[in-house]
Amino acid sequence: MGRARSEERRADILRAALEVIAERGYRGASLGAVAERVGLTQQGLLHYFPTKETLLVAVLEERDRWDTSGGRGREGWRLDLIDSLVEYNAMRPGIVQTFSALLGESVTDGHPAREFFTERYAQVRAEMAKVLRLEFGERLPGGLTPERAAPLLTAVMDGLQYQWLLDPEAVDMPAAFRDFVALLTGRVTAEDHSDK
Amino acid sequence: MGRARSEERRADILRAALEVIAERGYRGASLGAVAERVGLTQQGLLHYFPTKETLLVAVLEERDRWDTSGGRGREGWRLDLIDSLVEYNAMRPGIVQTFSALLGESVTDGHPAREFFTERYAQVRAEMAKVLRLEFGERLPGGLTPERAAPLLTAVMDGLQYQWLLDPEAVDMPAAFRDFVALLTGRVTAEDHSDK
DNA sequence: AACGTAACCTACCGCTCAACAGGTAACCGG
DNA sequence: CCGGTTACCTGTTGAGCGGTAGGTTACGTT
Repeated sequence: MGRARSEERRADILRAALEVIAERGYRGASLGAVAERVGLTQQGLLHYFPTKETLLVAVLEERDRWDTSGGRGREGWRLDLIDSLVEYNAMRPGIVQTFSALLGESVTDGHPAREFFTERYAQVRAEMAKVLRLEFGERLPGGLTPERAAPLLTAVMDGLQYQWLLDPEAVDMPAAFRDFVALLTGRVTAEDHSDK
Repeated sequence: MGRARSEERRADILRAALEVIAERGYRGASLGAVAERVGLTQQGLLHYFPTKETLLVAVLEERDRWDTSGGRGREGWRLDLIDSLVEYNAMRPGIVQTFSALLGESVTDGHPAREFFTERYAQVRAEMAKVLRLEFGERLPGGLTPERAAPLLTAVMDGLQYQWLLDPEAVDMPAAFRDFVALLTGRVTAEDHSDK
């Protein structure tokens, strides 16, 4: 079962890399720090991932696998699932931090995650538009077309994450996101959360 | 007028630092690269800013000065000015890129810009809420209170910037932002941009 | 004209980092 | 039981980094 042990190690490394990237970003993360966290030397780590970039790519791919399997069936996401995704994220600050840090870095020149995020956004926007169209048709109650609403939905998710990461007390991320969805879908928000 | 020449140099350095940070992020930016861009050695640069961090702080402070003077009078922003700010940003990809990269990095542990962004967001949210209250009172047409709308407004701005930086063709940032404002303020959006 | 200070420079240091080279020990299939 | 592959290790290298030390030049002031 050397095979199994190897796969396990790889998974451990990816988990450690996720942590270190959350703490220091990709550029700030050192292979040594990741290796140490799984009880390897830096060179031992390079046995599994021959370069730093391949390690990053593997982290990205794992995330991709994760959230293309987690919440959609073959009919894609449902709107309430998007909602609960935000709640899920609110309980996983580590993961959110990793990908927020990577997203920020990725806009710099020649960053290895740039293509990943670019394609990912295109995908996510398309997926969101599909969900919205399925649920509301060509016009959402708020008046927008699915294609116009999709980038906003995405933007709100990301933007809220940054505010929340910087100051979790200051922003109730899931509640704020629900506010936005209510706005989009025309549900009048009469409910009163304690407006801090 | 050695004084003036010195201030000019400082300004040049800050401009160069802004560029380099946009291209490589703060962690990826080297003092040498900044220095080279203004025709100095790295040590010559250190004469003006004794550490890398003081340089970053100076960049941040300049930005702060810039946008606390640019668009507000003593009564603060107006909603339409926020709108035109987005349009202004759309013409300044360099600056947007710098601050998007920094924002992303700032969520990592012990980043020197973290406090800056945390405070800045608190400020911006408060300012936004104030503007909204001034214009709409306790309830926006969309149904939200100013305090609930403010984080969303901020989130949309930031989130759209990332999508736009990664793929300017894919997102019409000012138009998308106007869509959102329309949603917030209950103006029905009948206008049809070409929904590519 | 003398002096002090601002504006640089050269030289250097210690550190960290990703990656390469080459070895060794355990394990696994035949 | 043997031969190769897998899973690591030690050793090293070369580049780049931020920062220090200390010098030199030029200019502004008195």
